[in-house]
Amino acid sequence: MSQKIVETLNPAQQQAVTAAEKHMLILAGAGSGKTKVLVHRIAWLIQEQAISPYNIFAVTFTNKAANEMRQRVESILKGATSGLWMGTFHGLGHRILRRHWMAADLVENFQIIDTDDQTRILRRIIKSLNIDEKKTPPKLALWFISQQKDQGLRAKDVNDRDDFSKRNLKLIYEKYEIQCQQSGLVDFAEILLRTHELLLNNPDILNHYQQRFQHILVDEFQDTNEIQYAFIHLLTGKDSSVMIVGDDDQSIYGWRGAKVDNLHQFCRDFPQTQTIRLEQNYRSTKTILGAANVLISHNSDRLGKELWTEGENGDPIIHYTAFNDIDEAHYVVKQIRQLLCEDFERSEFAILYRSNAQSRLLEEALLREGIPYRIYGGLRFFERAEIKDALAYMRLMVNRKDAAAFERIINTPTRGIGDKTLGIIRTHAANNHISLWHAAESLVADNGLSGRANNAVTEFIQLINQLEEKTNSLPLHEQVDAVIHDSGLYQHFKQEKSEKARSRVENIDELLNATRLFSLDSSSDLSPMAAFLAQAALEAGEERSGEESQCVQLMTLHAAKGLEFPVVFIVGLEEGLFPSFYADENPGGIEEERRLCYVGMTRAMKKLHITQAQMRRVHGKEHYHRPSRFLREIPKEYLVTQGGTQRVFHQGKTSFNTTKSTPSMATMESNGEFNLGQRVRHNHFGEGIVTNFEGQGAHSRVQVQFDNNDSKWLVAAFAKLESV
DNA sequence: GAATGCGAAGGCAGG
DNA sequence: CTTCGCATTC
Repeated sequence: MSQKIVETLNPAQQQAVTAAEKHMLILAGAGSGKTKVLVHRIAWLIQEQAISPYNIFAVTFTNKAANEMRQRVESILKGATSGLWMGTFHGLGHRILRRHWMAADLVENFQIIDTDDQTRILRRIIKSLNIDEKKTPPKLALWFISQQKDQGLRAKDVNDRDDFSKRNLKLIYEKYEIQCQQSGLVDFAEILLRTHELLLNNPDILNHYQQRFQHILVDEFQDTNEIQYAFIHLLTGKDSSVMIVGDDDQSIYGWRGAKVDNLHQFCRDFPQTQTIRLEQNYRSTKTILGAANVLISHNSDRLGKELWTEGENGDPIIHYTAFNDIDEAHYVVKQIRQLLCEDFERSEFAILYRSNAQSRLLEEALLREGIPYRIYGGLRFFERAEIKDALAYMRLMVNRKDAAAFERIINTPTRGIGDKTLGIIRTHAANNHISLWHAAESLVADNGLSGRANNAVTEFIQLINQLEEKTNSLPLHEQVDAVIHDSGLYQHFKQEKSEKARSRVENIDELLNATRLFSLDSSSDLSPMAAFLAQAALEAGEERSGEESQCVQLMTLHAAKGLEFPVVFIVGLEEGLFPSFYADENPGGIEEERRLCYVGMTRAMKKLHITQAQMRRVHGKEHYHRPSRFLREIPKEYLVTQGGTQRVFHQGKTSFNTTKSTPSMATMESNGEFNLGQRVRHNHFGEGIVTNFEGQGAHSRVQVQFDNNDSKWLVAAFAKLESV
């Protein structure tokens, strides 16, 4: 039996799985079998060391990863793993908070809100404080509050004395804190902060968990933030062992508060830590790995690690220079077309981009060619408006004080309660320090509203009360069925004819399905509805599984972490896009972008294409970006370059890419007289490049971007453009 | 007929 | 997600 667990592992992996040291740091490179090590470690502890699953606590980055890992452990052990705590930081924190809600100063039926709910609440707060929404947009406040919480800071802890700009943010944070507390709402960052405070302030509770969790395992440690680190540090009792797994080269969530430094910090705080490196890669070709290794070597302060593989050299990486973003999309689709004729399946392709906005042109191109695709990580199921509407009804039924749910559905579908009425309710609630629900009730009772509004609000209150009364003894899916029908949500979407409305109805049906299948976690003592809501909130950010079949996959580079594909396209390698323009603003920004590029490259198993467009439309404006520095950092011997047009100038200064135009480009992007990207001179306006044209012959018009950055449409017959 | 609400039309874009 | 003209209710 003991052989079974370790026999499929390489020496470094074996060493990690069977390590007897107190604390372990596993530096696991991309594709080095990190998940395998964690799974086998847990199995080994249980089977070989006779550790009870009850004494193990394992944290992963996503719920999906946690489920997968649990299944793999179960399949090795051929048995249950009950008592084993495995999940995300948020999932595990939530579990603790539910158990100790009173000690955590929460209400029993507290609900979790997502960033969308947060933004709505914050928008209202900013308005009510008469703060300029232009200077302090809800997004900024949201970002600020999350950042404070990630650092363990409450509103009262924010020091605004030296920093005037923090003044308003602190005010907003204070009000937000109060409102969430009164409404029984907890945001994602709050889950972590609250859990940490709970353990910190209740020695008996802390002691219990420290005793219980003899073995703590943390995956993706490079992406932990301050509060998560503090949580692990606190949870580790003197008899506990911690194993952390991570890769400093794959830290890409610094903008979200993750601290790579936590890896270093760990070695300082847990002195008996032994480090093991997993450097053998089982995923990519020598070429891909070699290029990625050189790229990442441009970063400083690395823990040091160089991946190697026994695999073959494989094909060179193809670097394509497109004339513009449309051409880039064409190229990608053309390549996919070609490879599909060879031995590849659609699901073996991934197109990775830096920002979501880039997906549109790629989608259009795929659509034109009739290649099915799937966008990974767009709006997730539980984030969709119609689903959130239905859930908001359920939330209000569970907890009448839930202000976010109240605001969301009081007039969804429309029932004659508009801004004015809602405004009166809000004011009444604020003046009397009561919940919106309570305010609505009391206004109706005192006839504080106009006749029309009074009727509408009364009906709404009755609707929620009756729904709860009528369904509280029914099974969950019948409750939800009643909610979507009695609320009028189903009708509302059904009567609309658009494609959008149809998919909304489908989604609502899907929600019914989900509730029908929902089985209650045995350890939970929540009502089925409350348990379902909690799960929906915590897993909102993730995909429904099993849909990737036979589709080309599109996603951001961030979303690609942890995945692998035979063929990968990384598009948009341009300065200002990738690395992002925002990267310059914060220290280490460029290095994080470089790691992101490294993550992208190491997703590829067999073939890798990287593309760049000389001209790209961003927010409807034309931009001429220089090629990404990452392209220069990859040594020539790994690359084959393709595409590229005549010289294209950036504001008449820097010239780049003088490769000859490919035939396909010339025929595709030409009107017979001029080529896109061609350099021309106009008698009056000077020199520029052709960026667009329409029509043929005498009537054709040409768009020229002149070197002084003016762009003009010219009638070709009159403009007398000379090519340069 | 005034007040209020509805739905449509142009912005806006960081993962 | 705001701004606007039109519709609806009392």
